[in-house]
Amino acid sequence: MAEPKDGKPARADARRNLHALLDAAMEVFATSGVDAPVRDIAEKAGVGVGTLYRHFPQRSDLIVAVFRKEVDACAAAASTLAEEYEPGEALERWLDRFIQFVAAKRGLSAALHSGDPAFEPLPAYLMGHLAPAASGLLQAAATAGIVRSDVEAADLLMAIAHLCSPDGKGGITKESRRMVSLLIDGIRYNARGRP
Amino acid sequence: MAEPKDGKPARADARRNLHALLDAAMEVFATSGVDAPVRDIAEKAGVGVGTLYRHFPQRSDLIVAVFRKEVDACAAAASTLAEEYEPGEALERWLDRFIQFVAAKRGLSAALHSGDPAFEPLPAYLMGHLAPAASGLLQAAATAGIVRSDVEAADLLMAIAHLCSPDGKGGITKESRRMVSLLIDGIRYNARGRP
DNA sequence: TTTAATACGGAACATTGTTCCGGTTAGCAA
DNA sequence: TTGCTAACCGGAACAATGTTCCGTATTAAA
Repeated sequence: MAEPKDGKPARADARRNLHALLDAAMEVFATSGVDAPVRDIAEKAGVGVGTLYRHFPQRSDLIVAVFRKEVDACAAAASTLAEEYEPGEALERWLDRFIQFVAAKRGLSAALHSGDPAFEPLPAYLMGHLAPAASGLLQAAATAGIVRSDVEAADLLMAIAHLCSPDGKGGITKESRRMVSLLIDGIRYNARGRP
Repeated sequence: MAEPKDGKPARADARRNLHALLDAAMEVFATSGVDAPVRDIAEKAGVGVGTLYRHFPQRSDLIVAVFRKEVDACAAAASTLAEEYEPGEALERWLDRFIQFVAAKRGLSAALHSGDPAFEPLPAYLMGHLAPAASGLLQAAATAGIVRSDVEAADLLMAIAHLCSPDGKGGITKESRRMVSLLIDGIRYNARGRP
């Protein structure tokens, strides 16, 4: 994306503005939801709307780019946490990270159900990138005898997403937290197999 | 709604336009989804946008009114069908009616998840009116020994709604139809209790 | 430094929700 | 029937927002 179709690298200002736009969009979406006006994003990035539209021909392209970037960051956090903490702690912290990610998507769930084909591949992208990350953490924790070994990463993520997203507004509700806690306790149950 | 706050009935033209607007909105929403421009609806009703906005101060008010009217019509169909057909046939036909209703709500599911407080009471309205209707048909069919008697109307409706709505576009998919068929076969299973 | 290619910015356009107001009409009374 | 008034109607005008366009500025290579 930082390079045009031919091998030539993009111009320095183009790269700089692309980054600024992504950062600004991430912040604005988190603050005002994905329905925020494009002008707000361009302004926060210190850039004209023309520039924004050259990098992201449609508003939805920007949303998709931010979504993917955040998914990637969440996936990357799995490796980091796995190195820094022991299996149980790493899994717990990463699930918390994932919950924050899902809960912060104000307005995105509506966009996903809007029928706009631009958003159609997003759920698959999320699963494709986060399920392996979660799977690694789950297996490590299972090997350490902290959680059961028969939990599918995709099922766990899907369940958490469903429990957290109905929230509607920005933050996560206490109710969602309780339900997710139950779920996580569930994967700890009988971790070492029945005697 | 056809009468102002005081007892006086609304003027004839006001009543006429209200009806025309509701009919036009129903048709346009079915054709172009709930995101259709207000102007289209006003034009199809043969009315100016000013008139539309006097009757429905916000676009969402019109959506809500149409939704409620359709729910009411669907609920009323239950009585009609119960009189015209024997229990099994009546239930089957009504469920088909309900499926059409759910599947035709193009874009409405997105609106429901949009966080707009105007749409918040709609799911409860739907359940409040359709669950009793479905319950009556179910009980009659159960008494006739055609379906099981341990099926909750609300569960059945919710399940059908979930199976049909993910569709996205206007019509209902073959996949949804198959899943719903399975579900309906499920309520027929072991209808007369186990021997 | 010069130059060509590329990117930039923001004014202008298109679409759509919403408001406003001068003209029209329904319903009532004489 | 005629006249009157409150209520209603239509659509122009306003505001917000996605998108396009093009003259100007910047980059990077010669």
